[in-house]
Amino acid sequence: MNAEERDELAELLFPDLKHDRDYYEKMYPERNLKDGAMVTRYGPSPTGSVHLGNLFSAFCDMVYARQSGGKFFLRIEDTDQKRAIEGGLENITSVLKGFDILPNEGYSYGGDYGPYLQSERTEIYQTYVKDLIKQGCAYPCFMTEQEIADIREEQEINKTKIGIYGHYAVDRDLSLEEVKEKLEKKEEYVIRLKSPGNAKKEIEMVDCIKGKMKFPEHDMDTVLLKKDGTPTYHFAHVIDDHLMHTTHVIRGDEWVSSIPLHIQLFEILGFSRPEYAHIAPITIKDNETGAIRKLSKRKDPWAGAKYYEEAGIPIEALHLYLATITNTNFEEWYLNNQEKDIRDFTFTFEKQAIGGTSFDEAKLTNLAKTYFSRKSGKEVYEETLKYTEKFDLEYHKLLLENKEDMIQFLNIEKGGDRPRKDIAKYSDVKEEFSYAIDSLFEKENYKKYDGDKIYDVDLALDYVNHTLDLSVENDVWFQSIKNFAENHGYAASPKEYKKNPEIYQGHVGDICEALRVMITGRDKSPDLFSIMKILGKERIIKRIEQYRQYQKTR
RNA sequence: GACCCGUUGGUGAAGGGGUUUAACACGCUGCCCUCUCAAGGCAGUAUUCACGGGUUCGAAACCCGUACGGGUUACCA
Repeated sequence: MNAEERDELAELLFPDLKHDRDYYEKMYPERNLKDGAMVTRYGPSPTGSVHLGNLFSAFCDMVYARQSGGKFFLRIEDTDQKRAIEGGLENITSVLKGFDILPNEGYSYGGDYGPYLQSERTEIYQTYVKDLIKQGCAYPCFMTEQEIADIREEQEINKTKIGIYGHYAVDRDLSLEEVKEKLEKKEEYVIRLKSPGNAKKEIEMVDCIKGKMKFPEHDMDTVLLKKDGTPTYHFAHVIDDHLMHTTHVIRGDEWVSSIPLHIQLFEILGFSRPEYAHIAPITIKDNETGAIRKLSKRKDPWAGAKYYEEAGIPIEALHLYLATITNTNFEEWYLNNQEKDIRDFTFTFEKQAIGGTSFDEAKLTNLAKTYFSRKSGKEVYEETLKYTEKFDLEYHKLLLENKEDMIQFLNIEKGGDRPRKDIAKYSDVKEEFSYAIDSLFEKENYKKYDGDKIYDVDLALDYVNHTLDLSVENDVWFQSIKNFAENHGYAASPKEYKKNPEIYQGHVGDICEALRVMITGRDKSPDLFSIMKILGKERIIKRIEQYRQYQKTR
């Protein structure tokens, strides 16, 4: 086909396009940002629920744009309507909001480079394809699925590269007449790239994370426009990231093998190309098989974004975890700069892992515990309140009714250099502080205590009624309970008891244990005296009496 | 099959020719502190960096093979 014929073909295929390339080039001018500002984008497709990997990728986008004074936008890649799921779109935006990963532009955020829904940009893609046809860089291909499958089979048998290229691209050099004929017969077609590449030649590119990579040149006639006129990911990526002036394409490394195609498309279209940063997937070592695999929503509860919300893992803890897997030196920095914020850290691609990152649940848990340990009782109370409002209304009500007590309980052993680390998620509060709310304690009372010891109720009552003074400091209290122990045939310390176990009935620890079980229904708890102080004598005695009843039932 | 990428303890990893008897963190184990738990303190947890060969006075680091793992090879993204 000569130039005239190609023009005719282009008009024949796309008669109704209102604008030309120049129109769009002018419509989306260069961004006015300072030097070094990065423009990143998160491009999810609304085909399922959001998982950790998506969050990770969006987190990277956000962090790099933010620290460089650039822009991070959200573009919905919904070019495959077949795979779209109900509510997928709303889910993406609400999850991003919920996890505090906030784009400053894009779908549902507005901006000058929209529409940010690829399904609304069809005309734009077609305009560029039309131009490509005029230039002889793309052509309509009428091959049927069956024909393509046959070629594939042949290629498999011959052990040659699979795909439509070279002499397999039979429609590449169709004459205008032949195309017209097929169009008349209403044969369906796609638009393919007429790849100018030669697979014997090598191209080299530098990925921001993976470094230098070499590939054979792309020589496949890849589909640009599907038969329904919508673009494939590849084409949409190149057009959109050019028009939206993305500077850094941060995406999962399942895309690295498409790099030669994408580079070729940028060249053919005459666009300067963005930098690429391919991030490693989050993997996990399978407990059963020991094999390394991608996170699976079915097997790994942490894989789905919903889990964090439902279990009540603080967003900040998740951000810290994402930061530690984003940059390998973040963790150490944070350890030495505990008072600082993630925003104070400068992320670099050089410090990003090249291979897969294995999900480390224990580390996340530790991060979350540390998070809670630094919060005051009041803060924990308020955040837990928010969580329960959504996920445990019954407990939420109880929290509201017992506000003052709860804040005090949550504040035990807080504020010092060595704060407690016993809560990892909001849903732990109910269980960890089961003794804090009277009505809950009465209902649950000693169900959680699984020891078989029988404690001396009268001794406990004697202690509470005649010795216990709740107005003193902790060390004074402890001295007094030691005295009480000695007066009743118990050793004042476990050490002494161990020296001569035969002359004692037990030691202070045993008395404390008895009180602890009667008062809290468990044999482990935060500082006993602090708990008793908050409860007050009356409630303590009530619980001891309750224990007496419980004991009779055993 | 082809093409890419990767492989350092239980985990995340540092380190890119001699300063490494392999940092740091999490986990685990033991001891200490101690009324229990948590926290904290101390110690232990890879004599060796997938394997084989090469380069070198010297290799976890550089080169070549092999194995294993991952990704791609769609009119899915």
